[in-house]
Amino acid sequence: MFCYGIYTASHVVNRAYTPHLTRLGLTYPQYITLTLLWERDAQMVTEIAAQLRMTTSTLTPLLKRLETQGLIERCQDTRDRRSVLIRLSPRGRALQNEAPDITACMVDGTTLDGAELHELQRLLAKLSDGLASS
Amino acid sequence: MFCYGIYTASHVVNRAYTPHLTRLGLTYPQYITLTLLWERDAQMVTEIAAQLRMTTSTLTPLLKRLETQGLIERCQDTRDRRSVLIRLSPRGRALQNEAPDITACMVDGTTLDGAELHELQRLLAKLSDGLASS
DNA sequence: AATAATTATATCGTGCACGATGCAAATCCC
DNA sequence: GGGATTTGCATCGTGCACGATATAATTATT
Repeated sequence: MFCYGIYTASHVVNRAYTPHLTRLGLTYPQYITLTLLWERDAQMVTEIAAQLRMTTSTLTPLLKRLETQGLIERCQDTRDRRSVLIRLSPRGRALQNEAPDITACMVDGTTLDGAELHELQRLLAKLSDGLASS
Repeated sequence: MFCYGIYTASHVVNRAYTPHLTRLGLTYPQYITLTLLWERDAQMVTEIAAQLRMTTSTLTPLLKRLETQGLIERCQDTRDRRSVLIRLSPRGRALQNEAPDITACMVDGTTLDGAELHELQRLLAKLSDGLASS
């Protein structure tokens, strides 16, 4: 029953983040999306979706809500008018300052040490790659 | 960014199970719920929710759909008339025969060996317990 | 150049997941 | 025994996640 652990852990993580994020007016998936833009700004919807292993039909309304909050902007790509480039607004970028505290708080809550966290990441990545390609 | 791995792995697992489950007319959360009843029949809604770390507001409509499919039955507990006991129907119990094949297929797809799977389970359980109590 | 196939994104319908709220039954406390 | 509190479950509104479908722009083919 390996599915059970991931299923419940995912919900527990979501619920642990939520109180910190609601202070910022964010949901957990919205926060994860912003972290990708903090890493690299001005991405296509498809690029973001691929990193999250999600479909654009999930991402489009989520991005619309981030845009309504004034955290991102949607610009047409002049080279390919089909594409929509997602860019951080100044407010969206400023929110990055809050991230380290939240991450530290979460890592602390896991009660896992550095080696365990690293091993967990490795196992999850291997599992995801394996299942996604099978 | 430990949150990212769990977030995406959870979706990958869900998506890997889905084609096997749609053949049975089930969704992934419905399947997980049934596995708990295969382990132990006649459970309260709250008991099931606690094992899944979910709220009853999520479980109630899910159970209603399982009932509509004729896989479970809802009986009043004579001792405590607030409680609703969830019981497997014959059809719901018969579905258990399909489970081993699906599990084997999934475990195979992860490309993790027995020791890695066991370690993953341990780490996820420790993380869940830590975060849930912090 | 005209048509066909592909790609990027959006829209719609279903189902999960949560918090807030409501209600009835049980329990507590006096 | 009787009122306050707790417990078990349901309902409602919001947001995520998916597949199916639609539309427009690009690219490939003839």
